[in-house]
Amino acid sequence: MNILENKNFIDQVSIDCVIFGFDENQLKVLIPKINFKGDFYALPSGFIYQEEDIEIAARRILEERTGLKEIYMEQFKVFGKANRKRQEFMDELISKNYIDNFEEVKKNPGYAWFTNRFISIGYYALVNIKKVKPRLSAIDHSFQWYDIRNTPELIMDHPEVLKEALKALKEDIESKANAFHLLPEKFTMREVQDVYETIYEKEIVRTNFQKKILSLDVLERLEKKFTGAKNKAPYLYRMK
Amino acid sequence: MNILENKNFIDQVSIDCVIFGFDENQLKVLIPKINFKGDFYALPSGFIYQEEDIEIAARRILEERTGLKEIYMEQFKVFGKANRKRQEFMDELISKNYIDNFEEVKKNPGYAWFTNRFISIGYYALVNIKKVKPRLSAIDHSFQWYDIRNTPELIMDHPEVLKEALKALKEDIESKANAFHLLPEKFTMREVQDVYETIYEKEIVRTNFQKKILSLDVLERLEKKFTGAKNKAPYLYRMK
DNA sequence: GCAAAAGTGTTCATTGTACACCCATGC
DNA sequence: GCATGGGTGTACAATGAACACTTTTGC
Repeated sequence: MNILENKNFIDQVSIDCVIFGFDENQLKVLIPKINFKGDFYALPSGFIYQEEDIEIAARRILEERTGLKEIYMEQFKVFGKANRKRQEFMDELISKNYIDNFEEVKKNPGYAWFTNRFISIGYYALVNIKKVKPRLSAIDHSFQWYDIRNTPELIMDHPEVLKEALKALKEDIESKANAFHLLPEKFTMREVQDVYETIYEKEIVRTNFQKKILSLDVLERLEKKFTGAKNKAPYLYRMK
Repeated sequence: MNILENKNFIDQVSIDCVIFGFDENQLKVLIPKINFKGDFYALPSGFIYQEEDIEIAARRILEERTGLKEIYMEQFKVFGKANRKRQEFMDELISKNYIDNFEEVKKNPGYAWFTNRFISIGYYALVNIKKVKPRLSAIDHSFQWYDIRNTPELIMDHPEVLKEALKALKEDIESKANAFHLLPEKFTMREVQDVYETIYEKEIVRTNFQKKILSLDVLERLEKKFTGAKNKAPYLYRMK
């Protein structure tokens, strides 16, 4: 049972990642389904090696799932309730997957390690959804991009983690001007506006938005993008 | 050697606190000097009991030093470099305090526990400096409020922790409107302005400041405050 | 030409900044 | 009265919001 293998990790500390992407005019989040019977959905998580910076650990976990080495991420909150344990979740998982040797599995030293109280450091990442080369980690069965408002039921406190990540993203998008990381390298102003409108959940006046974004002075205007549509070709932009 | 006593704490995780106060028109930070030879100054820190929420742990640590039960605090950052260890600091401390039995002390199991790599969760607190009833924790020799720009040399990465706390405070003061926690329950507008001017490190036009703060709609105006000064008595305010 | 969407400019409202002015207080 | 600092109002500037207008593109 690989999931219980404790390598040279720090005990009782984990990293939970919320990976945001943007597609079909919607903010999406990447949610793996883990490779056990019972429809368990969990945010991408992992542990920290003894000799590893937590930031490096987060990048490692993110690369494992997305294949992306360069990834924009922000540490947003630590979750540290005393009752934050995998106990219930694991017992349900084991009962559905190891019917014959339920008690055996629980004697595995990894079980105690894994079901202990854990403090989790939350990171959110913003990725260009087209660049993600989905890779299944050892415990994943599959994964999928879900509309932010329509995710499957997540295990443990992961719904709260997701909620807090979204809250942090909303707060950061102005001050850190980081929404561009959700887009391809080159993008149109319309695409930027779609991202903002989705995150803010409201419509923005196009012409004012363009002026506001350009006044941030973080984009450079490139060639025009001829789409074949019967309208004026928009400019492409790139982050400076 | 109490400092090495490992009770029922979570391993490799600590909490570091930056306690801000305001006095003499200056932003101050409370820094204990620890009770060993060698002038070691360390931010108030502590560990998390197995059955304790991290937020409760932070409050406990803050109460230990300040005597305050109700305290405003914000989790601001996690410090998690792989080389984040007390090794060097402890070796220096031991060499200055246990000259005769240096090697003995190092064999204490607590030594290994304490000098291991630690991940630290940073909290900053805002307190009414007059209300703080200084209490020395087990390892403190004394402590003092220092001007934010004129602290003694701190151990380990505590200078960075302090710097990041200050950065977080600057970012939060607008959005969270939390500067009032640095003042007594009742305060004048002038005092609020002093806080802002100190944190922003620049002067603000008095009359505009007053209007801006009142427009936040978080204060209620109380009676006038007769100071004995030969000028108009200012109003007192209180947080709603 | 026409529809569609991009880009620019103009107007008006809101907010922010600078400062004048008046007010209460103690000597 | 007078100096001192508090409180309010006013004028101008900067920013933001709403919208008209022009431009480009494919049919």
